[in-house]
Amino acid sequence: MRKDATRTTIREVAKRAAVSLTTVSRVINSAEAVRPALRTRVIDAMNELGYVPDAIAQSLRTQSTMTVGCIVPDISLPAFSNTIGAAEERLRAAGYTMQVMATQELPEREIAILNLCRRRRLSGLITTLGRDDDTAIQQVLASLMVPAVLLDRRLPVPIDSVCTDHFQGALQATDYLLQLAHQRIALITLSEHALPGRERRRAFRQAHAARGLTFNPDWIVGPGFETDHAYRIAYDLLRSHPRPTAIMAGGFPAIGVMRAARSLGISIPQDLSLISFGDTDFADLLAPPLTVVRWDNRETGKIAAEILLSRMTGNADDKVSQVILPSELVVRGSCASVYREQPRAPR
Amino acid sequence: MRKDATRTTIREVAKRAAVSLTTVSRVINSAEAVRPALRTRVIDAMNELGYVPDAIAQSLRTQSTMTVGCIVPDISLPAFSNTIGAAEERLRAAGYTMQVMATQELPEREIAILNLCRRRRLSGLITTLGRDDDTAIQQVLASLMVPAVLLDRRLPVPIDSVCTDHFQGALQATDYLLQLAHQRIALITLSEHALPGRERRRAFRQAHAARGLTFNPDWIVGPGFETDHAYRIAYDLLRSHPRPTAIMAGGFPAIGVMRAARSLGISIPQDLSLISFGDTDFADLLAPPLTVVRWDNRETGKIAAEILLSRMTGNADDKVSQVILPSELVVRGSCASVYREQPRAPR
DNA sequence: ATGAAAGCGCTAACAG
DNA sequence: CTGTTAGCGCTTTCAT
Repeated sequence: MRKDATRTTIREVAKRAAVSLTTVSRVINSAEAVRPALRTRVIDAMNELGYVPDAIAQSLRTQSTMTVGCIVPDISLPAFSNTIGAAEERLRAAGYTMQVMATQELPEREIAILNLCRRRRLSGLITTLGRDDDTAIQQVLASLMVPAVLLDRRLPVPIDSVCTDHFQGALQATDYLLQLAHQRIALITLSEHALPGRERRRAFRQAHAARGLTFNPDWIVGPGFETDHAYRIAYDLLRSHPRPTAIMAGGFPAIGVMRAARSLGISIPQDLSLISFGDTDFADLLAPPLTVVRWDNRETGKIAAEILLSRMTGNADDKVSQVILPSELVVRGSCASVYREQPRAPR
Repeated sequence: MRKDATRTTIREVAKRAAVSLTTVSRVINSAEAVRPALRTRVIDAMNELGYVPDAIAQSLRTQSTMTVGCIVPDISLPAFSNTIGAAEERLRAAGYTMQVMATQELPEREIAILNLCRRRRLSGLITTLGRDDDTAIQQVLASLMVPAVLLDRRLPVPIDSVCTDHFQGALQATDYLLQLAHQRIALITLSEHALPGRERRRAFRQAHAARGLTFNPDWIVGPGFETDHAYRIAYDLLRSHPRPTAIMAGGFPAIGVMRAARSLGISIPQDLSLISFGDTDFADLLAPPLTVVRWDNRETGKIAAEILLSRMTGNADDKVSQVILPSELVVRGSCASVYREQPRAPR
């Protein structure tokens, strides 16, 4: 289990099978023709010696690592781990290996990681950057000379991407709340430096505008992936006066909002309606069952892998793919009409 | 963004800086002394040419890939994604890159993946096998000649591992239920081919034995990571007669149990007590708040990385590390004393 | 159908 | 302190 005691090389196999290196190489790559007798002799030799081809040497020679990098803000977050899991499955089936690296949304780490990918000669990249309006990173990405597909980000350079239609989902959600007569809605989402944050804001504005309603711009807040951060934001929001009657927030943040409401004695949905961006396995078992905007992260990962695969295997130079996956409102029990609030004393 | 147009090599840098390859190599690895004048000349040349060292070539030469593989049943599961995330963070800080691969608990895939790791000359491995009593896999693992640390598995061969003390947690949980006077407890957990499943069973038996109580062996069921599978198991269990008054189940499975109970009109905790193995961010917001056995997956990942790191950097050949992390019962609201059930009509 | 030879890009003795 | 030389393990023309 310890140090590498020099492994068997193709050379020893060749010697043992009494053939040339070339022949051994041929049976490894089983493409070109080798006389059956020789082939079995070589295979036997490989087995007897426990030979395993050295992928590093192969990569150096062929200039192909068969490895793709997956760069995300945080591997642990369900949204990303689902995407990664699905992508890995698809890529593995095609013979690729996946490397993962977390950026924590830090631009300097993103650049460092992108450069590392370059050094390692990865065959392709699947990546969710922290923001899509950072030109420094765009340049590094472009200089990579390797196919890449972006997740939920849109860059001004021609690059494949697969995004969720966060606009649609947020629009449905806002409309739904507006239909329930909410007039004071808060939106907690990602920063506007990234597509989802921008799209949700846009939907939020548009839904209000379509009804000639206004909203408090201070109630659009971001960024935040984290439960705790959202807790504080929601806590403050809910103590303002007048306070929001409805909040829309990202998946984990929504948990934070629930907690904030609970600790302030504000009950959902009676006193506060809540919609989460992002569904989970247990959302229907929460108290109350959470109304959410749902989309499919695994599908995202699978399609991203698919696109990357076709680029890497040369079907490239087709035009840029910009896949957009749907999202939809799933009504459960965390929203109520604001009229139910009337009988209560204000404040 | 397209095909690799031959990259700048150390040779061109050397030419441009009018020094030898060796000198360039020296400044890259900045270890040995190079006259400052030369060094800056080389660095300038590298910048002008946009030179990036080729990690593949370096690896071939140095026999070190600075890459560790992480093998788990399913990347998407929170338990694993948290472990992976924490390990990646620690490894990255030390200059290593992480590759991930999912086995789906299929032995043949595990072997295939292990062999792939060998081909790729990974520097180290962090792995959760499907079972720890499969000799074929043990052999492959041993023949890897690379440091490895096992997660929640114990093999008869001397190999580092970091495990959670599932025995302790399950013991506390069972005791707690027994104190609440439950006499018909079901246990849904991993198969006994893996340490956690074995430990929980052992704790279950011991807790009963300590009180001179017996249990229905048919009510110890496994395996199952999945919500849906657990749903069916729980559904059947809850329709048996007499049915269990309490169930202990893995994290996702517990969700399945809740759903099964709900669809049968059995309310928790009044009619059924439930304990989940594994805590989550939202467990306190469920209806009812879930009583769980808690442990820290991120800590597991971090420590595994730490151990691996010390092995890889040669502080090896110390004796085998077998870290055991604690787990504990966190009482919330999903369990009740069985006496509360008395007034109800049987069946 | 098979083999000999020339590297892929880099590092590490070994001289100077 | 710097350069020359010999490979790491494999694939790939180019002959035979």
